[in-house]
This record gives sequence, C-alpha cells and structure tokens, in this order.
Amino acid sequence: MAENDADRVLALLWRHRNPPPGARTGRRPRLSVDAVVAAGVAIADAEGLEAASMAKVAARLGVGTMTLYTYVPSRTELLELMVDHVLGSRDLPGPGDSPPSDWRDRIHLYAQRTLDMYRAHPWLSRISTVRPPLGPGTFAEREFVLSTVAGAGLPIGRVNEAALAVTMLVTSAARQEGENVLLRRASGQSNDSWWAERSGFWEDWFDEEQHPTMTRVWHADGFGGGTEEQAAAAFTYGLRLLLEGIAREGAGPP
Amino acid sequence: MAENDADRVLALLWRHRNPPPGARTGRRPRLSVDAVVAAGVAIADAEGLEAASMAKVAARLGVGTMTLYTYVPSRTELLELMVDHVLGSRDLPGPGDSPPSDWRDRIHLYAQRTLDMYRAHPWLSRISTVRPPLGPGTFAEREFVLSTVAGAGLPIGRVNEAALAVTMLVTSAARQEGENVLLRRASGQSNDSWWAERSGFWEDWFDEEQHPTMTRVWHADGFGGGTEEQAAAAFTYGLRLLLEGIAREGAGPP
DNA sequence: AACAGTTTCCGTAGGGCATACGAGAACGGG
DNA sequence: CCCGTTCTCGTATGCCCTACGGAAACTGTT
Repeated sequence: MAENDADRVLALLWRHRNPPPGARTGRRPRLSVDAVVAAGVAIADAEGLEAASMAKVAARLGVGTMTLYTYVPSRTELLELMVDHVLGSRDLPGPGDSPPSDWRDRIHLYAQRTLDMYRAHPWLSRISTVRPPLGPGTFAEREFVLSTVAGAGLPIGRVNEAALAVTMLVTSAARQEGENVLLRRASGQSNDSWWAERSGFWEDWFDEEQHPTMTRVWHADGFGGGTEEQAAAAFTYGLRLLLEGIAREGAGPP
Repeated sequence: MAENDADRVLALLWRHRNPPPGARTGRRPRLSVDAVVAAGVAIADAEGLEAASMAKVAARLGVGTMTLYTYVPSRTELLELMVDHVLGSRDLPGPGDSPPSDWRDRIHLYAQRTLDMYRAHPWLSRISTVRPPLGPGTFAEREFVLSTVAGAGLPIGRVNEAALAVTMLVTSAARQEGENVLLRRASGQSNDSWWAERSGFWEDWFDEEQHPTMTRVWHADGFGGGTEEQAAAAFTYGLRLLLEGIAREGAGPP
C-alpha cells in the first residue's frame, strides 16, 4: 500500500474509514491531516485559492512551512483533499437515509446544496473536476444523483448519461455562482455596477444592425434583471426541461 | 474617450471596426495589437496559459518585456483580447448569411464550433466567462444563439432564458473537453491511463454497500466507454432534451 | 542512564512572475 | 538643428513551491 503517489492520495482521502495504525515510536505529531485541510479551506474561503499557499497555511497553524510536507505530499494533493472534503460537506442523504422521496425534489436538493457549496467555497470554481479526487465526497455525490435518476424509472443502462447531464447543468450554474462571488470580492464591485461602468458601450460601440435579435429582445424587455438573475432563470428553465424529458422517458419506454 | 480602464479596453476590443487615427508624429511602432494578441494565443495554445507571460510573449516578438505595455494596458487586458479574438474565430454566420436554416442544425453548428474551439485553445477553460470581454466575438455568439432560439417559435420575452440554458450546457461540455486536453498535456497521460493507474481503488477502497446504485449500474455495464465518451453521451442526451423541450414550447404556447 | 531507531520539525536556497519608474532612442515638422 | 511626441526597455521588489539535510523529540532496550 502507498506504493506510488496515486495510492498515497487514496489512503489520505479515505483516512477516516480506514486509518493507518498510529505510529508507536518517534516524535509526536503536532498536527493532523484534518487540521491541515481545515486550515487550507479556511484560508481559501477567506482570501482565495492563491492565498492558500503552503507558507500561509503553515503560518495559520503556527508551524514552519516545510512541516506541512509530513502530512501531505505536496500542494496539489492538499487541494485534492480540500475539494473532496468540501464536496462531502453537502451531506447528501446516503443509501440508509433517503428523504425526500420524490425524485424531482431530490434533484432540487442536490442542486440547492451544490449552489450553496459553491457560494460558500467559491475557489472550487477555479479547480477542474475532470479527474476528480476519488474520495468519499465525490462518490457520495455520484451515488446520490445516480440513485435519484434511477428512481425516475429509466432503464438501468441509461441512468448514467441522464445523471451526468443533470450534473453538467448543475455544476455549470454553481460554478458561475462561485465565479460571481470571486469577482465581487476581487474587484470590490457588484456585477451590476460592473455593467453600469460599461453602460457607455451600448452607445459607443454596439451595432444594432449586426445584432438585430439582441436589439429586438432588448426592446421587448427580454433581458430581465441583472446577469445573475438571468443565469438563475436560465438554470431553472434548463433543469425543468431536463427533468421533464427524463420523466417522459422514464414513464413510457420509447 | 479612453478615459477610464473600461473604455480603453473597449476601444481595443473593437479596434477593427473603428480604428483610432494613426499617430502623425513620434517613433514608428514595431508591433501592433493584433501581433501581440496573436503571439499570446500562439504561446497559450502551445504551452498553456501560464506560459503566456509578458516576458515570453515579448521574447517571441523579439522585443523587451516592457514594450508590450505600450500596446496593452496589462496582462489582464491582453487575456481579454485573446479570449474575444478566439471566440470570434468560430466564425458563426451573422445576420446577413445565415445557413443552416433549420434552427436545430444551427444549434448543433454552434455546439460543434465551440467544442472545436475549446479543443484548439484549451486554455479558455481556465478563464472565467462571467463578466466577459464586451467585444465582437462575444456578441457574435450571443446574436447567433439568440436569433437561432428565436427561430424555434418561442415568444420573444422568453428567448433569452432558453438561449442561456443552451449556452450553459454547451460551454460546460466544451470546457470539460478543454480541461481534458490540458490534463492530457500536463500529465502526459491519457484519461484512460489515469483511471488505469487507479484501478486498485475499486478493490482497496470502494464500498459497495455505500454505493448500491453505482454497483448496480456497473454490473449492468451502464458506464459505457471512458469518462470522455460518457461525458460526450451525456452532453448529446442533455442537448436533445433541451431542444425537444424548446421545440415543444415553441410549437404550442402552454 | 545511555543508546538506537523512528518520526516530526524546519531553514536555506533557487528560479519565475507582473509591473512602477524613468531614461534613452527614433521620428515628423518647423 | 531642435522640439514635442511616441515607442523601447533595464532595473528592482516581493511572493510562489519544494529538494535537501540536519536537528529535535519520543519509545523501548540494554
């Protein structure tokens, strides 16, 4: 075990379910992996992902920078641990406890918790989720979404593609939310005031002839609210269409 | 004009449609904004976004680092120019020339070009698109998608939310593609071999009791292909559902 | 009490980054 | 030949990750 890097990270990710035997000799550790991960998350939440440098995480824990390397192999792996920890913090119901019973409500629960998670930990938006950390948080999500979509009545062989389609839309909306939070903080400026600062654009540069449909939508007041409200409406709309489609395919096989 | 930063970037973004009068006096410029943007894109394509540093872009053009700052205000703005340039390079048909005529085919054209764009310029995946550059590339896309969705028969006031829903799903899939390319390069490892390296996970750590639906899907061979094929299938599926829903709402008002 | 074996702790050193500042070079027109 | 204008770019600052290797703390055995 823990032969190559991949195995070492897996052991760290699943450290709670299967802790390695405590060392019987040698100097006592001042910290724990959990403490390091928690410190990393706290700093990233407060000051952004860049600020969660090894030096700053160590400083917050009151130890030297290099001390962290006894707990995690490198910063890359620390980020993986942070991501999986936060993914798991959504606390989606597992196989034992599974309210709500209506599958549509379960999807909305998943969506809501995911949006909240990205709002609370916006730095997630800056980390890729292809090749995700293979830890409890990641798998709790997959199990929840798969089991929910399976409850819609789809044949088992087509559950995965439907579940992934839902996940794609949900994470897309959630990551946009996260980016909004990030930009609001970094620029000290709300999304609306950003647009206000560029209000001259429409007179100085926008060409109505090149953009007839935009112009028509504009005159029909079709761009309701700010961009965040529009994105939220688009997400709600898209999710409704996806769920209706899945329900239709689940009810009667084509 | 060009009073604050925002105005300066707008002038640069739309430099082709409305070029500022050429200076009559002073030393002749060795470069042009276009050349700087092209060099930035070329480096980012070949070596990644980080590699497109001011120093490397300048080196490729054979000038000193600080010379670039006469052409673009800072690296941030250079990236905005690069993004809008690449967005425009999809060459989506404008209001004059608008094949294909079937709106569904037009959406597929948009999706295909966007996927290809992210594959060719994967660094786009690492740049946020909320608060996008307000340049010709961005607006050509919006106009194309909005006009296409309007062609489905939706009432004008609801076109935007449907168009944004489509964009959300398409960019989500495209950005995933981009990340795949990026990771393949950075790790020198295909997605499949990444999973292969972690094949021990299923025996060592995966808990079937905690993940009954995943297990069922697995035994039914429901995870077809690698993760990229799965993502592609999920995208196709999700897009079909969205378009069917939009078609239904366009055909008969609820 | 001394020592061995083991584990944790951490200072140093190196290479890369964006950009403020200001001096110097090239150019057109008088 | 000189002046206003524009372009060119060297220097200097502060922060990042982590390989390396030695010092410190702790347990168990002689």
